[in-house]
Amino acid sequence: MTPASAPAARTPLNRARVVAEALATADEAGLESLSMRSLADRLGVVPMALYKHVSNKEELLDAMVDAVIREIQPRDVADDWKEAAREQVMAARRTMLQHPWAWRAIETREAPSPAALDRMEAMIGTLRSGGLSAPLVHHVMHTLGSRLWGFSQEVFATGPQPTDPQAAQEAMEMMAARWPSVLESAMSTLHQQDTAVGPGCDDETEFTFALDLILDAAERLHTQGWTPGPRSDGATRVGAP
Amino acid sequence: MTPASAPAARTPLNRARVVAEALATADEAGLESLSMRSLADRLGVVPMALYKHVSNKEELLDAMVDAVIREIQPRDVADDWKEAAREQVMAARRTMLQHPWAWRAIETREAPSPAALDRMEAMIGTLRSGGLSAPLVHHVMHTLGSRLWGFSQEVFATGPQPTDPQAAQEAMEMMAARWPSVLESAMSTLHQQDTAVGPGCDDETEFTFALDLILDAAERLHTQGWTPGPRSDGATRVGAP
DNA sequence: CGCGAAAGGTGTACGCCGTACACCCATGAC
DNA sequence: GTCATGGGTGTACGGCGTACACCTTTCGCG
Repeated sequence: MTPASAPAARTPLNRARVVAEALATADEAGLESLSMRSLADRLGVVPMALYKHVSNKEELLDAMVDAVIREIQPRDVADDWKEAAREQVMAARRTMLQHPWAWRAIETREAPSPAALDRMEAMIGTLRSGGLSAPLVHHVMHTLGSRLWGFSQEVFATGPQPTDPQAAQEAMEMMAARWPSVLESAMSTLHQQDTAVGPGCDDETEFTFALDLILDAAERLHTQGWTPGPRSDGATRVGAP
Repeated sequence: MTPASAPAARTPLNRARVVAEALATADEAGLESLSMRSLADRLGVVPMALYKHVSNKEELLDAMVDAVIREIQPRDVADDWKEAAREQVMAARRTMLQHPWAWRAIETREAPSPAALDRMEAMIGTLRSGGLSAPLVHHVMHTLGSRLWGFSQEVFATGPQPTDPQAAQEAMEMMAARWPSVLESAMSTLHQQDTAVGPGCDDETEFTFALDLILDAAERLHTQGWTPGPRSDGATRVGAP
């Protein structure tokens, strides 16, 4: 059989195609439905073929995370360091919103990939060029934590509310009886008239609130000439306002 | 054979023992080595026996998380709301340090358990009784995020350094070449003389820095009479200092 | 006292998963 | 023309969670 008559002489696999298809699978069906077997199926190939291009699933996840982090593209903004830092984090958030599975994958990586280090280099550079001292920058990076990567790590996402209105009513009454403050707090942002669409609080608002709070605090410490205190007192307290 | 001569008439399984042994396994060997089969082995029982006490592994994890959260026992402290809130978070941190696997389990829960709601109720109550408005408290809780539960969610933990001094030297030089600011930032806290034991930065210091920064910022916003802004401007900016 | 139901432990089996290992085939260098 | 090498294949193993049918022990109740 000549190659021409062969069934559409398929383009050979390569690492880039494997990673790209893995990304597409995760985007479409979630990370939990990405298995070496399903990915091989999708590529029209036998599972073991993948191992000629990635050494194991962990390495595939490394590559996926690397690719996602590389997608983060901050816009050029004013030379104000705080605005620049904010934009970098918001750019990360834009990317993460497009890959809802990404934060789970990122969290399980053991070491930062080169792309991650590039991102950190840019962020740290921005803060340093704003005049913040190296130790302060170090602390601020830790304080940002996962927010640096655009996800706020809400520990208990408020799951889907019961659709049955009566069940919802009963759940509400139970909350009111046992956890009144939690309920009040949850409702407090719902009562604003110009709220975001849908129930629950506005993720965007919460994210930017926290981000701005941290950046503003950093700026304040910087202008006040903060220096790291000795550790013998047990903690480096920020100090009363 | 009479029961007395039977091989040590074993105490029957119950849910509490299953959960307790699961906790012990995770504490000793890590969460990844907790399987229904290994847990059954440890209890001297066949795997399916566990399913008479927990309906599946997810529910077992729910119970484990619930138990850990119940261990959080804040000390009584001064009536200053900030100090009280700080102690609650530090108590959570104390507990989490004793169960290094717990944060991974907590993160994968879908809804807050009753114990978690109790914890949140206490924290929110503390903040509210300090006079903070309900919307401010809501935002502060989101800003705390996973820190409320005592873990700071460092995304890329700096893995173990190479033990070979020459390899370490080379890694250092590579960092210096490609990621000088990252390196400088990492080193900035190492150079303090009275540093914590071991290499890397002091987790405790970073944690308390971030916590105090957030609580101080909350206090400042409160005393300044912060109120939620309209959302039409895209974000509820905290406002310049 | 006897019996029947329930509670709790067992054995087998299924369908997933990641991946080790041996194999084979096409390509291209010499 | 030979032969190494890169890349796809087939089979198989050991692990996982858990469905389902089964058996035993216990205990309430007539």
